[in-house]
Formats: sequence, structure tokens, C-alpha cells
Amino acid sequence: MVRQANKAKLDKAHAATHGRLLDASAEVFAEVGFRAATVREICERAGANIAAVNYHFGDKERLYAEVLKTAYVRALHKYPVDFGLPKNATIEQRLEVFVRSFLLRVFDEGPHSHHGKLMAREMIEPTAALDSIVHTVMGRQAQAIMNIVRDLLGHSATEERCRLCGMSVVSQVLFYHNCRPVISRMFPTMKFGPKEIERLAAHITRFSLAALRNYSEATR
Amino acid sequence: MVRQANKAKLDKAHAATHGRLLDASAEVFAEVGFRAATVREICERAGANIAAVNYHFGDKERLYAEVLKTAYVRALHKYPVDFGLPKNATIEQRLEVFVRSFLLRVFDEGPHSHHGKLMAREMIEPTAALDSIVHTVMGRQAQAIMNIVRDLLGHSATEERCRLCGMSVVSQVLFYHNCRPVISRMFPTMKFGPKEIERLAAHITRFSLAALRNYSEATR
DNA sequence: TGACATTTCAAACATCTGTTTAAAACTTTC
DNA sequence: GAAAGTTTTAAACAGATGTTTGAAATGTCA
Repeated sequence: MVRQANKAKLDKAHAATHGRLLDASAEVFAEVGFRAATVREICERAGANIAAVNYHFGDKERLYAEVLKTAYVRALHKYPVDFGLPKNATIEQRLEVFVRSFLLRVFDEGPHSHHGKLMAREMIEPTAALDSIVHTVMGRQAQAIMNIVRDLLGHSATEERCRLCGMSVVSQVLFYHNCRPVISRMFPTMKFGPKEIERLAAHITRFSLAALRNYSEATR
Repeated sequence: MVRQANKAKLDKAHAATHGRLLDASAEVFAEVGFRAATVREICERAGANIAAVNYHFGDKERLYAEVLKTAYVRALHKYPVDFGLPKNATIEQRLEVFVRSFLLRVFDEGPHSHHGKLMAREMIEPTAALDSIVHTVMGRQAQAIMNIVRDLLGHSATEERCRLCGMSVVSQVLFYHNCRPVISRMFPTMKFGPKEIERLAAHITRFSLAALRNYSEATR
């Protein structure tokens, strides 16, 4: 039996702990991964009881799925694929904007930004939550870079070639984020602040532009 | 008190289980990662008792460190950076050989080849074992690609530019391996057999050659 | 053969983990 | 204000995990 009447305070309390659990668990999941994260640590950071996760989300796995999805959507909303792109942009601008917003998205580490770390872990150890993401939000990103690449290669380029070249662009962005443990051990001076990210964006755009413009002429 | 005398059978028995433990644990560590791997599973596959890991290696962590190091060294020995490179090779050949042997190394999945998977996990969740690897064996690889890049960019290129371009090459190789869960979900037809790896090597070499040859002319 | 060393073994230990439970605290509704 | 519904709480549960232990088995060597 459901009561439709006014129950503001209860709803507010429910939403409050629900939200605190989401925030806290996003933090913990990003820090140590799904498996190593404990519901005890999550609940402690959320200021909630040990049973809160099961009461509000059913189990740890469904909590994680919700965390991953919202982190992805939020990051894509904060840094859209066409972030600040002028109406009649050149193809060079389109590539640069794609690369820069992608970098900003994965490197963003604000209190509500865990998309980069969470996705990096999904790459190595995928969970069930990854499937729905790939086939919904991620597809649009793939289309965006494929269109840019096709315009640069010329429309006679095969689908496979566009795909490979698209991945060559994407790979460069992900490398700096996902392989940071190795990079920072090998080049300890390398930092990843806003200024450095801008330099990275410039390099990746330049490297990729040179490659795509001269791909057909390059002998193997 | 140490006996120096003939103790062949004991030594053999020791070395045998020691080796079986290394093989079995390499398998398990590669499959599920350090944390999710259980010594029970490892010992079962090795046909050894639960206490074998602690007796032979002290603890799980030291076993892992030995597994990682030997896997890396073995892979680099099987596919050296200059794998089949002729004496007076062109710069194009040097790049292609670097890319191909790198791909073969990370994608190799024989019964004794877990280097790729182990290192992919190290990237996301580094253990203490990574430090020693980076500063020994990995440094040589970095030098190899840096030399190739410098020769292609011209010797006036700055150290930072060579570093960035070197990483742009490396990133493409690692992407196809490390991000395979996403790739195979997005493009289910894509396979990674020997033939496909050869095509990948050709693409990455071609893309990178076009980029490096025209890097200085590319406007941003 | 018998004293000693090494390796293997089954069992137990201590700890940690996600989840469940049943009662308590709180809120809403009438 | 009392009944009903909702959320929180502390405690317990059941299973898994790395490690330890002390005895048994196996090998070495004088």
C-alpha cells in the first residue's frame, strides 16, 4: 500500500544519505577500484551505517553501476565533445577541440570528478556496468572522432582505416592518463596541471594532424 | 649449519615446485590481478600445498614481484627491441621493427607469456615491483624509441618534443592491448591474431611516420 | 641404519568482507 | 496522540583469505 501524501522530511533524509553514499563510494571506487573498496569504508566516509548500502542500493555491485554511469554522464556534460566549438569551425579546430575536451574530461579530478580513474579501471577489469556505457554514451564519442578523421583522410578512405586512425588519436589521450604510474616514474619532472594539459592537447593535435594529412602518401 | 654436499634430489624437488608455483601464479595473476588471485587457487593449479607459497617465497607479494620481473625479462628476450633488424637498416625499418616487436610482446599469450596482461594491470594499480622494472629494463626501451624519433624529427628537436612524440608512438601500441575490453565491445568484429597484429603494426608505423616526417610543418 | 635437514601436509588461526536481521528512532497520517 | 510507514542502527552471520603451526614424509649422509 503506497501513501501519496506529503512526506517531505523522509524523502529529504532518504535523498541525503543516498547522495552521500554515491559521493563517498565514487571517491573510494576511484581510489582503490571496485573489488578493493569496502562498504565499511564507503559508509564511514558517508557518515552512514554499514547496512546503508544494502538498504539504498541493494548491493555493492548496483551501487558501483550507478556510480560509474553518473560519473560518465556528468563528465561528458561538463566537457562535451564539441566544447566551445564555433559554428563554422575548421577541421583543425574540430580535432583540437575533441582532443582538448577529451583530455580535460579524463584528467578532471574535482570532488565530483572520478570519470577518468573509474574508466581506466574498467579498461583493465571490465564490470557488467561497462556494457551499457559502451553502447550508449560512448558510441557518440566514437562517431565524433570518426567524422573528424574521415573529413581529414578524404571520403574515399575505408571504414577500417578511419577506425584505426580514430583509435590512434584516442590512444594518445588515454595513454597520458592511464599510464601515469609509469610515466611519472620514468619522467619524474612531468606534471599534469591545466597548463601541461594544454601543451599535451597541442602536441596530440599537431601529431595527429600531420599524420592524417599525410597518411596516404606515407610509404610503409 | 650448511651442508655443501650432494643433495640432488632435494634440490630438484625444491626447484620443481618452485617453478610450478611461478608458472601457476603467473597464470592466475594475469587472469585476475594480484589482489583477486588467491594462494589457494595458485597452489591448486601448481599441485602444491596451501603453505607452499609462504615456504618458497615468504609471502604472496614477493611471489608476485618475482613473477612480474621474470615475465618482463622473458618477453623482452623473446621479442627484443631490434627483433630481426638488419645491420644497416633504414629509419623506417627501425620504427617498424620497434612497433611490431612491441605489439608482439604485449599481445603474446603463450603458456609462459603473461607480460602484457601483468603490465597492463601495473599501469592502473602499480605495485612496489613496478619501480625496479621502470628503472632497469624499461629504460632501454624508452631510449630505443627516443633515438628513432630524434632521427626522424631532426637533431634540432628538443628533448621534450622527442619525449612527447615517442609517447605518441608507444601509446598506440598499448591502446590496442590495454583497452581491449572497450574495443571488442565497440567493434565486435575486431580480432587480434598474428595477421591482425601485422596490420596493426603497418598502420601504427604508417601513421607515426606521416606524423613525425611532417610534425614541424603542421600548424596548430 | 640412524641422526639430521628439507620439504610437504592438513588443520587451525586471525582477520576481513558483503550481507542479513530485528529492534530502535524517527516521520507521517489520521 | 496513537497507529503505520520509513530510515537508521548495532550486532551477528557466513564465507573467504593470507598466514602459521607442528607433525609427517622424504631425502641426505656419516
